[in-house]
Amino acid sequence: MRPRVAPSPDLSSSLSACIARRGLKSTRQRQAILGAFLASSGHVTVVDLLARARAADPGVSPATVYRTLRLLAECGLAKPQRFHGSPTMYEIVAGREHHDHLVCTRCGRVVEFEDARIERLQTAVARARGFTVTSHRMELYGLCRLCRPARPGRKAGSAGRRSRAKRR
Amino acid sequence: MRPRVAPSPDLSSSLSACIARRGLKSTRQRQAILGAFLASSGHVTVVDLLARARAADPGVSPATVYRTLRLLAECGLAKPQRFHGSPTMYEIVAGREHHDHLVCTRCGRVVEFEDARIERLQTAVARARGFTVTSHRMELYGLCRLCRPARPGRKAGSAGRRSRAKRR
DNA sequence: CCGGATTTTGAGACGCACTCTCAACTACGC
DNA sequence: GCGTAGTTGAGAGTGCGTCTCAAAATCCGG
Repeated sequence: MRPRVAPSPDLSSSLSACIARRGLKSTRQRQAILGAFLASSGHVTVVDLLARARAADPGVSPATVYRTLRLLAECGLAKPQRFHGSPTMYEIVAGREHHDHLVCTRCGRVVEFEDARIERLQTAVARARGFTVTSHRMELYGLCRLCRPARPGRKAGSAGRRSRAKRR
Repeated sequence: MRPRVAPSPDLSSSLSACIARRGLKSTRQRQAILGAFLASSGHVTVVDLLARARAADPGVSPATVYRTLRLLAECGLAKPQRFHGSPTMYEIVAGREHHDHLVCTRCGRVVEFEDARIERLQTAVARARGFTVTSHRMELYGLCRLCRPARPGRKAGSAGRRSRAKRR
């Protein structure tokens, strides 16, 4: 529907804009956290992000990461995702379309997908039940290509088994 | 696919069976909690269930409700559902088919649905991405018939606005 | 019906993820 | 530079759930 906007290089200005609009201030910590967030693969936990932000600025506290992430969410730059059995992950939102997730239950890999047919069916099903849908969540859990136990003595590609939720 | 089995009146025997099989014991508290659970509408929180169980047996502690719910889940009688923004709800599983949920963001009502077309598409989409799906979760959030703000001066049916997550 | 091994229970400590409180600090307009 | 208002870090607090442990209940053989 909407034209796909490429993940632009100046998302930080979106934050600046949002910060300015709300009379907030730009700080060292917020810069570090935003930088770390945007440099991530798209799905980070608070713990991940704290480590990354501290690489840029050692004086960043967990509380500030939580606060900044909430701020990013309010500015429409980040979106919290609570996947089954792992702490909340935040994904980069700006300029990206709605999508759902495939989650590998073994290595923790997250793959995004979007399927208009499913969305249409969801709306139709809801309407048939008298509901007006405002949002939804859909997560498919299973094994990704590399983790699938095809051969007993698996040697799943070059990457091997990745430690879950730690990939970058 | 499978013939739909009506919520049978002897689910408690399933628990007894599971308890016996595992060398566990049948206690007053477990009876009370199971009874309260089966008498529920199908989606209860721990708090709800504790209150209901205490009606039958005042000496039931929260810890035991948690433990028994876990036991029920292991026996395949209950299934935890974590909906957005509310504590974990447990639903009755035995003899019921897989389904997904419609959740009213206003009154907390939960409606179940099942749609084979969506399921098929999910599998197909996953396969196209190299995933073998083992489970999924899909929740559609929105307003139910009674909560939909059709007319500004809503008088949404006979029930009016229900307190969330308290309906039975 | 009893005794005793074993499970279960309740109460509270604990764990985790996250938010709040508050004094010290910092950004930013003037 | 100055002052004010927003921000920070540390730690306390909260919500939800699990764990610990001593006391209690179950249930088995006899």
